[in-house]
Amino acid sequence: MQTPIVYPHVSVDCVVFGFDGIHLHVLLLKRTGKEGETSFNDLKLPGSLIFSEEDLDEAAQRVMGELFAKNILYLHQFKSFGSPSRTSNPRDIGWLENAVQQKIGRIITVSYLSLIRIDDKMKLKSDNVQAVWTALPDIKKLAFDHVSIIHEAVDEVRRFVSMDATLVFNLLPKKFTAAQMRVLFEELYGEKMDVRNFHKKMSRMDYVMPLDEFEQGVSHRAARFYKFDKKTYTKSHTGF
Amino acid sequence: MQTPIVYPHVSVDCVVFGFDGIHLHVLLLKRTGKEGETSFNDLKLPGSLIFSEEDLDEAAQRVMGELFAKNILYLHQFKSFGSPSRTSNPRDIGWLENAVQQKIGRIITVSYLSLIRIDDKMKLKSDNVQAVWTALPDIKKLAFDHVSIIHEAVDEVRRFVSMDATLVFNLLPKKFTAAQMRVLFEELYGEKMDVRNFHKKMSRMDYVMPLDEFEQGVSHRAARFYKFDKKTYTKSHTGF
DNA sequence: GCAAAAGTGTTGGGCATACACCCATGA
DNA sequence: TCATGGGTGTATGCCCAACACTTTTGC
Repeated sequence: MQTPIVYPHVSVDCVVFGFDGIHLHVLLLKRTGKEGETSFNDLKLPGSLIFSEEDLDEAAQRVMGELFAKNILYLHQFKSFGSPSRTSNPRDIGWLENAVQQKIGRIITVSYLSLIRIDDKMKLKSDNVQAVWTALPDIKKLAFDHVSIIHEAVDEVRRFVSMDATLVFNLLPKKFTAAQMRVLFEELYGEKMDVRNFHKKMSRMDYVMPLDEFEQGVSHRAARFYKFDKKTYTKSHTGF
Repeated sequence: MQTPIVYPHVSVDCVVFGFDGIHLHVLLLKRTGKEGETSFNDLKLPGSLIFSEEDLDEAAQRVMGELFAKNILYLHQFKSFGSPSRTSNPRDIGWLENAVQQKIGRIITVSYLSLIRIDDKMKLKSDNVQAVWTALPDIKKLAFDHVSIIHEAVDEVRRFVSMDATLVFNLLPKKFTAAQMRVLFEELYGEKMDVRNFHKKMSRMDYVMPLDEFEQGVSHRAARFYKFDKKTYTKSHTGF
């Protein structure tokens, strides 16, 4: 072989999606560093270089474990990014070399995506005050090529939800209204949906159980709460 | 960080699918090497370590370019594999170290899949006599974890074809019969399809044009040929 | 003629879309 | 009493699955 082979670093990055009832959000970490004289503040995806004897999935799980107290249910590898130009910004290089105390050349990153419920049980670890939930349209500039990684993650979520709609229940609260669920689908697909048709679709899902609880203190007719019954789902989708 | 960070090698591997009218096939390369005293022959996926200044997609394209004279239309990254145990077989390590004349530790591979038409224009380069088209059920043992890479590639193809059925036209000949197309779908989904319904589905696809040509010299009623009209397809699927 | 594979017609059910409508509540 | 958002009923049309049947061809 004539062309030299490169010895890159390999990292994992996690695109963590959450839903607040109105918009899709991504979990980002604050980053501070120095560029020459001046220091800067910006945002990045949670991630890490991989350790020896660690599988890719394990590395991603470790990154998530550093963020959340509870175990992550849905964590899924979706694409690797390895353009030589992704480490072209000296700000990124400088920050990373300072963080790991190593000379860094090229970095290939294996990206994961996760869908989580933003609630008390999935609270961020207390020492992670630098984490911020950011709504998709508010994401402008990030470290490395993280903006395009997020864009591709959104595409992937869309693809997977259209194949397995039950993935959205990872994002919704334990108890949710029909409108919340509909807004989430509208966010994901980027288009309005017919209210009536959505209700009919929901009532056809026997694993979405209507509850006898209703919203309180709202200035209009109170919406019914529903819950996702996983047992009913697996029963009706495994042949037994 | 307490745990040491690893400096792995990074490669690309390509799972190239072809269809001979009856079964799905994967393109494999013959591999010969020595294990202690004895030498061995087996099969592997086409692949390569990545070069410096080369993007992942470019590396995969290069590997394909070494196999085929014509340019590849559909080449798509689908998953990375990086378990430390994937290089646990000394036969694999020995073969690779001999091939690249380097000490090799851990290898992370970014896998691509390609759907191609097995015809004259997509002929293998003449110097690639070590390439063999292998039917899926005939694939038993391969180098590294290539068997499981192929299994995941098959899943991915299924997923993508179910979202965009026109991908199958990459596998079919320019002119194909309804039966060929149906058998391909049956191979992909692993289940028989109703002949009548399949014809109706085809006739609803305005981008599948019936031709005035028919099979010749067959011992039964000659089947009509069809072709995929990409222009009609893009016209009716881009809003204009 | 016979076997084998190509190709067609018909019907009933499920699901999506669209639109018009009623219900509950706070201002 | 009106505006707002939650939720329902009903009609229409498309796609799909499950059928049995006719056509063409080589032997």
